[in-house]
Amino acid sequence: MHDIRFIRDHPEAFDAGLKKRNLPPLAAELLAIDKRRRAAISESEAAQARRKALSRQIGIAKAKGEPAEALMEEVANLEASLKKGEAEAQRLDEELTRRLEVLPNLPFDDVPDGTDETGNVEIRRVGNQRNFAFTPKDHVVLGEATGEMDFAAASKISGSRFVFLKNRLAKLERAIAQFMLDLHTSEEGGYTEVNPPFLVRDNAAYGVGQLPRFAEEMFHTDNGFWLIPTAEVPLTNLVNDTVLDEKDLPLRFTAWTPCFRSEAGAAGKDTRGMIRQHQFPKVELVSITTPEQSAAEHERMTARAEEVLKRLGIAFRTIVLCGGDMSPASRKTFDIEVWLPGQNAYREISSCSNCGDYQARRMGARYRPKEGKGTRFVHTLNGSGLAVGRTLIAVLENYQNEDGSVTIPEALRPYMGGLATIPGPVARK
RNA sequence: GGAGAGGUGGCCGAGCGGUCGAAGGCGGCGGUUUGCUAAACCGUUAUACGGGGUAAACCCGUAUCGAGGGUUCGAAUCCCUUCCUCUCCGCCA
Repeated sequence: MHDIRFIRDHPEAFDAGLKKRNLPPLAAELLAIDKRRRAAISESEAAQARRKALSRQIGIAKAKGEPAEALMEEVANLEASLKKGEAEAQRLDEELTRRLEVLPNLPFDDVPDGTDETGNVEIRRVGNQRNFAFTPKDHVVLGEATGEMDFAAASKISGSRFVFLKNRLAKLERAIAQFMLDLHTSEEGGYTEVNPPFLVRDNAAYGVGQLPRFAEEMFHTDNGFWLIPTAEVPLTNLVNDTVLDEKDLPLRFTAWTPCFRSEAGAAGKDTRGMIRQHQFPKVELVSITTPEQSAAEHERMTARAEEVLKRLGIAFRTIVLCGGDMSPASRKTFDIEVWLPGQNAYREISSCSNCGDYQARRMGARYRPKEGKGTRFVHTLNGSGLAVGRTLIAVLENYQNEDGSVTIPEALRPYMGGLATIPGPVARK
């Protein structure tokens, strides 16, 4: 949600931000509505002030036992214009909100221009892509060969975009999630572990900007709940409708949850394997900060997500998304892309966004500054730390051996009961 | 699912239809006292929007007592609808 006063004071900056989003300028149009809105408010409030004063006089007159008919008649005469003025002010206010709430957040100046993913800019590469002495298989071949990754069974029960993991792979997925949570909740990580609800109401989905824009991307129950598409929804809403103390900021939350996405509009995209599922586990990171802290917190959060892949010893690159590829709530987004030898490509495994005060305004999440009066909106940030399903894919594909077995990265072995290798199909016979 | 209770300021908690933005307490802030801290005492302390003002301080106005309607000259207070929370019973992981 945008602040109309910001638009009033910086119309050209607002339009420049929209341009980065590949949208036409709107400041002039919005300010015209705002102008009429403010005029209507002034007019309506003046009438209300008159009524209030008269009613007070009526009260005083009646208390004294004096006649008040003349005063009451005067109020009655106000009634029609009063009702009309109030309705007009409300109508214009709602119109403005309706226009503002669907607009995306303004990208920071250092966000690159672009209309789609081709405009994204790589900012670093970490680790070396592994050299294979054989042709690496993708995770589907590896997993199905051992029977521990079963798409056929899942499709019988739930249709496409679901999977059964069994035995070592089921355990490996859990190990990965535990490893991530332990890292993020360590002293160095600084996040507080949270186990949130997976079903949320409209207002929570609205607060982070999922509604009204992305209703078709989420699963909905017939009694009104939304299945969370990411733990960002419950974690960020932890501070909705609250006034925090500056001394308590930043707040850092992490959660391991399933994420549910209808993937409407992704028909035919990544239909093979576990890359894009209706349900996938993810470890999420959310930070609540002051406006001054948010840029540094954004770098920190991204670094914490990268740390997972560093410790797993898997190559990745980090890119900054261009204005046209960022999610609407974000002012700046870093994507971490992991090297997948089975696809011979870097694929998104994390997305870390600084949402500025966009979500805070929608949620009513404020804080009291140490200095000065009043309250200010907090800044909210969220990032994957990491997508667990895709991390599983990355481990399988990067640590595979020629016989189809998979070496377990050192960092995960404590979570696998010390197991060093998931045996391949031949070894099982 | 059945039966009840309740939603008031950062938090807790009062509130006969008329000067209630709302008693009191806690917390916060400022001060007095104090070797320091604590305690005590005094004062102060809501938010949003509109207007004015030096985009400060501040001033004026309006709204806000879960939300939305209604009654009334006037509603935190009465009526209706709705959402939410809690308690007990039943059922259940």
